[in-house]
Order: sequence, then C-alpha cells, then structure tokens
Amino acid sequence: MSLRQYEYALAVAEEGSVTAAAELLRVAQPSVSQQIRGLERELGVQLFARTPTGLVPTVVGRAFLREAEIAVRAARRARATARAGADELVGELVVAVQMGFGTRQLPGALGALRRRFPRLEVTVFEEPSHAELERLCRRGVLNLALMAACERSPADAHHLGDEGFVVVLGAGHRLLAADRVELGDLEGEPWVRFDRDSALDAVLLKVLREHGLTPNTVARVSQTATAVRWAAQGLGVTLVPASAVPRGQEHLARPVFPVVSHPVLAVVRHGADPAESALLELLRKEPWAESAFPVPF
Amino acid sequence: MSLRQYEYALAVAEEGSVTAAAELLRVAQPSVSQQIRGLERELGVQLFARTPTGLVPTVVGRAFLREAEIAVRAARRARATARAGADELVGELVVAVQMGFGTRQLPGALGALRRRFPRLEVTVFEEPSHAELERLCRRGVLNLALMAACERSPADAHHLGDEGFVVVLGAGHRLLAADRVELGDLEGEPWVRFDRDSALDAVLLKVLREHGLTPNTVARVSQTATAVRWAAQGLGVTLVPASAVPRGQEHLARPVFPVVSHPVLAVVRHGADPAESALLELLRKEPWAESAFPVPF
DNA sequence: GAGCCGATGAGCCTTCGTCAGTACGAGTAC
DNA sequence: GTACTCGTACTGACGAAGGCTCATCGGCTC
Repeated sequence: MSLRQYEYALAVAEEGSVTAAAELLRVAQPSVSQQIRGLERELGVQLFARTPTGLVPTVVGRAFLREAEIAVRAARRARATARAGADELVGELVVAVQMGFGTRQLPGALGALRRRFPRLEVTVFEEPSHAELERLCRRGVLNLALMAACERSPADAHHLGDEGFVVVLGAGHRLLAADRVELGDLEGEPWVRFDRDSALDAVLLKVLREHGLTPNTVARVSQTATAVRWAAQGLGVTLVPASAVPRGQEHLARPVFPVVSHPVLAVVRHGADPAESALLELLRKEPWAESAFPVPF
Repeated sequence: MSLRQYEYALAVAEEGSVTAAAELLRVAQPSVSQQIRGLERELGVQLFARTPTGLVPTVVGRAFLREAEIAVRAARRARATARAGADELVGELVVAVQMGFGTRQLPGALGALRRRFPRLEVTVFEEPSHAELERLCRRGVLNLALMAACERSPADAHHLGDEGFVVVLGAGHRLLAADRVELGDLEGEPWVRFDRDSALDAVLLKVLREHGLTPNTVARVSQTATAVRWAAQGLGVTLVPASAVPRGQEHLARPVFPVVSHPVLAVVRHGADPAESALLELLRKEPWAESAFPVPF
C-alpha cells in the first residue's frame, strides 16, 4: 500500500493511458506499468480495462480511485502543512490552565496570538488538580501550562505575576459595610470551598491556617463562577481570584487584609517551539497584580 | 512522501514512544526511528519533541498528524473498497442512453440492480447524438450504452427488443377520431422534430421518407417530453416512443399503421465486468415491444 | 548501576527505475 | 486485401536506492 501506486493510478485514470501518465509523472513508461500491475496484483482486482488506445477504469476501479484521490490529497495537504510550519507559525497549541488562575489574562493573550498567527490553533484544558496538571506536563502533551506556584513547581517555571484574591459575601452581609475585610473577622463564617485537590482550595486553606482559622465547610465546588454565585446567594463566604468575580457582582466582593495573592507560573517544555515562546511573551505582557510577598520559589 | 512514514508517525504519536510503536507495527525499533527522522528531514520540520520517556508531537507535528490520519484512513478505505470488489459487486457503473430509448425499461432495470447490489452506484448520461455516444463507447468510459440500432452499430451489440412509436396529436385534432393513424394521412401536417443528429429524428425522417412524405418542420427539440408537450398544445404532430408519453396524455397518442418500431441495442465492452453483465441481464428481462420487422443488424 | 529510551552504522534484501526489445491492434496507402 | 506505420502496453535484465534487521552506543530516570 504505497502512495506512489495511488498517484500513478490516478494519473493513468486522468490521462487515459500509461504513456501519457508516465510523461506527466516524469518517469519512464514501464515504471508506471509495473506499479499499476503491482497494485492490481496486491488488491486481487482489475482496476483498469486494457483497450487498444489506453487504460480505462473498471467499475471497481472507479470506486477505488475516488478514495485514492482523497488519500493523495490529504497526504499532500499534510506535507504542505508541515512545510508551512517551517516558515510561519502553524499548528495546534495545547494549553492547560489551573482552574481559577489567569482567567482574565489568558483570553487576552490568546486573542493577541490569534491576531498575529491566524493559522495557529489553540486548545485549552481547564484542570483543577495540581497533580493531574503536573502529570500532563511531564507526559509532554502540553505546550504550556499556567498554574499556581507550589512547593513542587519546577525550577525553570516562569513567574508571570500574581493573582489577587477577594472575599465574596452574601447580599446584605454585615462585613460589606467596610471597604476591606480583615481575615480575623471571618471567624466562624460558613465557607464555600473548592474541590479537595484543587489549587484554589489549597490557597484558601493556607491563608486561613496562617491566621489561625479553621473553615466551616458548607459546600465544595469546582468552578470559581459557581463559588461566587453560591456565596452571593448567602450560602457562605468564599475566596476567589479577583478576576473571577463577574461583572455585576463586584459589590459583593471585598479585598482582603492582609492582602492575599498567589504567584502564577507558566511552564513550557525545554527546547521551546517558537509558538510556545510567542504565547509566553504575550502572557508576560498581560496586566498582572503586583506580588504581595517575595516569591519563594 | 510515503504512506509508511505517515503510518509510523501516527503510531508513534498514538503510543508515545518509538519502541512501543515498533512493537505495534511489528518491526524493529530502528526502522521506526529512521522513518521518523527521514520524514522530518524531508519536511524540514521537527514533528516530535524528544523527551527522556518518548516522543511527543510538536505544535506543527500535531497539525501534520491530523492530515496524515485522514490520508491513511482514506488509503485503507480505498484498499478495502477494491478488495471488496473481488467478492461482491462494488463500484461505479457508468451508463449512457440515447435520448428517448429505454425510458421505461432502464429505470426498472436499475432499480432491480440496486436491490441486488446495494453498493453498486450508477451514473447515467442521456445523449441524443449517435456519433457522440459512439465516441464515448470507443473511448471506453462507458460500461454500457443503450442505443437505437443503426447501420454503424457494432456487430457484438445485444438486441434487447424494440421501441414502439406513436404519433402525438394536438387536442381536438381530426385524426384523434380513429384508433390508429395511417401514415399517409399525415401529409401536409406541421412536425415537431428532434435535434439534427439525434436518433429520434433519424427514425422520424426514415419513416416519413418510406411513405413518400416530406416533413414540414415547425420546431426542433432535444427531449421527447418537450416534443409531446408542444404537440399536445397544437404546434404540430410528432412521433415518439410509446414509453415517452407521460401519464395523463395518453388520449392524444395513437399507434401508427403500418407499425413503426425500432430495435434497441445494448453495447458493452468486450471482457465484460460482472456488474456490466448483471445490468445487461436485467435489461433483457424488462418488457420490450415485439419487433415490427426483422432485425437487419 | 540497572533499565528504559532513542540514535547510529553495517549488511542484506526488496523494490523502483531505466533501457532495450516484444506483442498486439488501428488506421492508411497501395 | 495486404503491408506498413504508428500507437498502445508488456516483459526481462540490470543498476541504484531505500527499507529492514542486528548489534551497539549515548542519555536519562529511578
């Protein structure tokens, strides 16, 4: 099953004769003759009827040729795509983002990327678990991972900036009276938390522990949008990245004191593609919050 | 650009490693390694990133692989189609029919063919000119041609039966009073005729000449349906195969005396495909009119 | 250091390509 | 009608290129 045989068969069908096909293909006539014969022998079917004036496709030959043309065209397209990739940025970029981080910056960067390289397609996975994200990274299926910093973050990760966190309170909550919420004031509040192994829950837990609080968990959700909605309806309070609060709900969010923010890292493979580097640069240029504390990583 | 390279690349992408791909493909590992390298060298692009645990597609590699998969699938399908053609009747049958002949029998035969061989597709050309039909036949693009007999019909043509002709008259025409029309009574009538080099016009002219009539031509059309419609509206009289008179217009048609009929031939290629033979047999089984005169061909 | 990965080089063999010559049919001149 | 030419595809022999395998090497992870 060689593509050459298919091309030769298509040329013969197109030209109606082996000689003409050979001329078109810039090879000698016996070569085409042999390939056609070999193909027919391999398939066990006569693809062409021999007439004194040339070769004509048989009934089954026509059906074969229809599929063969699809194959040859796709093969040529594959080739052209790869060749184009040598000059322009072409292909499919696979990005994973840790749920809740970079929700404002990533769309901006991807939009800019698309404007600069229209033939570059991007697929984004949202993944809450740090362990799973790391596994995908190690397996190499990702071109870029956007994740919250943690102890196990690789040394060559790029620090993009920080994600600032805000508390979301139910409508009419007493703490909405102030411009900011002191963490100590949240003692005893019911909490809308995040999935057990998610980075968002890790941040939440770490912040509360540092201030000697033990959260009273009323629900666990996987998405920030859900957490905000549930908190707004008074189920409890929650702590989410500032960029995760949707328009129209800002009046229910308050900055935290002391400021809570978390470093966001981008992990790319070692010998980075031009496409990967381009996305990394665009992510750097997006507006990020200032760091609340020196990055320990 | 070999299909083998594409298959190997797909296997590597699928398995994530050269070794595993080689095992899947039942070849030694260096073979896969060489093919991948050769492909990358030929395309001038790195399709896979080398990691300590295996190979992972690059950005452009993923785009290439998407097309490559289409190519390989189509190639396999082409192969399978041809292989199936060795057992079952599979493929595309190209049939040409001389306009106005076999209009009732051909659909019947094609329906029966489709019921028996559902994977056999049929394309029908309608062609008025005998010369053009013969040209297509000689070039071999046709699997079967259905045509009116003539002096130049090939000797190995199959006589299927005869097409009986009727005269179509305008509503209220005086000759509608009788059950049949004598040819001599048509003296001086205006005629709706057919395209100059069509078989239908040849029949018409031959019949009239044999009875010493010279037609007064008011129009030439290419399709029998048009001729019948125009005749029905009183533009003139016409002579068409009985099967060409649509339902609801039978009252305007009359048999001719002496009976006019014309042999219909099927021409197939020499070493006939099974599919061609099948269609020929089905056409034979369709109901045809009895011959009005001994077939001289 | 053991075990996995891919890359490399040598040798064998298949396959493809070319050139020459053959066979067959169609059309044409005589 | 016969012979000739021109077109077609096929066959066989030979050389070149490429694929496959084996053994081996270098790098990385655990």
